[in-house]
Amino acid sequence: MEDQADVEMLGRTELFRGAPVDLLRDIQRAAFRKRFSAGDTVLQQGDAAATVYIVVAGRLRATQTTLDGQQVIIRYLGPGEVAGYAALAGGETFPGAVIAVDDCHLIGWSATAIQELMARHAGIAINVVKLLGARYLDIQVRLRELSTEKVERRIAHTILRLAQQAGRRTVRGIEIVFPLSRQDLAEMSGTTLHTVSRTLSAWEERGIVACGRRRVVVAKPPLLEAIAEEPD
Amino acid sequence: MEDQADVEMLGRTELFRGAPVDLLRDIQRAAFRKRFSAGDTVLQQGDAAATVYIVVAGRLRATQTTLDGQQVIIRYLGPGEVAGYAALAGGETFPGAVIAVDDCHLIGWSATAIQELMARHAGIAINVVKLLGARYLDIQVRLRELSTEKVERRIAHTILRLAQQAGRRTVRGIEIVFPLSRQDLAEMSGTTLHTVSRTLSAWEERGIVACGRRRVVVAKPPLLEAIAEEPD
DNA sequence: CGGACTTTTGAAGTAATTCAAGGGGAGTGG
DNA sequence: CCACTCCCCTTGAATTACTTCAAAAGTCCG
Repeated sequence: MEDQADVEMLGRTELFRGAPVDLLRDIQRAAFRKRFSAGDTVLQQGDAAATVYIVVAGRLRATQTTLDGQQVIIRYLGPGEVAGYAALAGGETFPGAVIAVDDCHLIGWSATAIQELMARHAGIAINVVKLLGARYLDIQVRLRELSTEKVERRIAHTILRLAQQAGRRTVRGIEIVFPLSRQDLAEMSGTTLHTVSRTLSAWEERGIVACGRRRVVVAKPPLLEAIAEEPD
Repeated sequence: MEDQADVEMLGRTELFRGAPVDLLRDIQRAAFRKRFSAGDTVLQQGDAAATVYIVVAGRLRATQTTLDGQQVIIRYLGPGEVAGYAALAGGETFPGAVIAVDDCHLIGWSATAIQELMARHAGIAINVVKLLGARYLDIQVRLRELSTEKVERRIAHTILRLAQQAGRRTVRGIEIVFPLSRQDLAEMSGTTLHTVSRTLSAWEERGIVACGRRRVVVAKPPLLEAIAEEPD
């Protein structure tokens, strides 16, 4: 019966949405479960792209690191989302790493299993197309922001995006549900932790956000949106 | 017989690679041809995502423009490449514009026709997955460069990438085959035309590149690569 | 040959990084 | 339970890479 719950969960993911139940059962049987603790590496940059995961619970961070150790956060992944696109798209190796931010529970498949699945069921391949299309859209927007906006606006956009995809309504405002350091925000916004810290302090003074150690709460979303949209 | 040539051409594109000949013929029959002159808008940002094109000849530029008129160049598209991903991925509207840089010859399909094709032939859907995966990889790398590198390196990377995908070997070096202004390079590198101009002038002095009005030739690729890789 | 566009170059200004130092919380181990 | 240590965060001051402002010189095209 836990399997039954799994099947239902799979049917709601972006990857397997719309698949008939008996197919979902086959998919579920071909999968393996895996748990990771906060800080563990789920996929290593440069490793052979041999596995695809779906997040069941917890939060992952997809990063890319340069030769000289500088890191960029590509995105955070929450429940229902897919880690390891390279394995879907037939890439040789993973272009970035995926790290567990929380304790995580994942379900995984081999790249070959998923690719066979796509070849046999166009519907699943189309789900992958949609999912990649959505990611591409996202990242295109971030590229534009990074190119054209000043730091404060970029940080505002970054936080608003995170609040959107991983925000919980509380009495104090919208809280981002996973631990998020100034350094993390810097690596998403293309700046330094110092600038993020200064910016958040200024916002805190204006009551727009409330922050703690690796915690961010957006107290006044409209004001933050205003900052995100105001011209440079 | 022109149709026959078309069918062969289609079989070599990233979108229809591997499709059987009779399917290619059907695809070809469902297509329409269209020509654009340099400067024409092929797809308008915000319009309904109702068309997909393949470039037969010429060069396109995919851009994204902000409310306040600032523009970013997402990528250039050459023969065999696909314009209008949004229509493939089931997006509502085009997130950016596509402009003809040259005089262009395109082949197009309606979004519904292509989506039906993907649903009926998993192989084509998988081609789309690969193509989007490759784009995603590309843009991820650019995001990282934009976040972590200084302007000179970014410009170097931009030019090297263009030389790679649209370079022609000549006695003077690798020439980028389409007209490319300082402004264009700025919009790809996340800087201003002034900085690009200064940087190219400096490189020209060292014999690394040779430039003209909307022309760029990489005279010494190894030196440019060295600049692209040197730490900040 | 006029006019529009592209490019160059200098000078001034500034946003953000880098450098530097210290403070504070959370967890660990005695 | 307290002290110790490791992170994480903050804040000032100095520096700089890049933009912005401004003006002029080329270059192409009709």
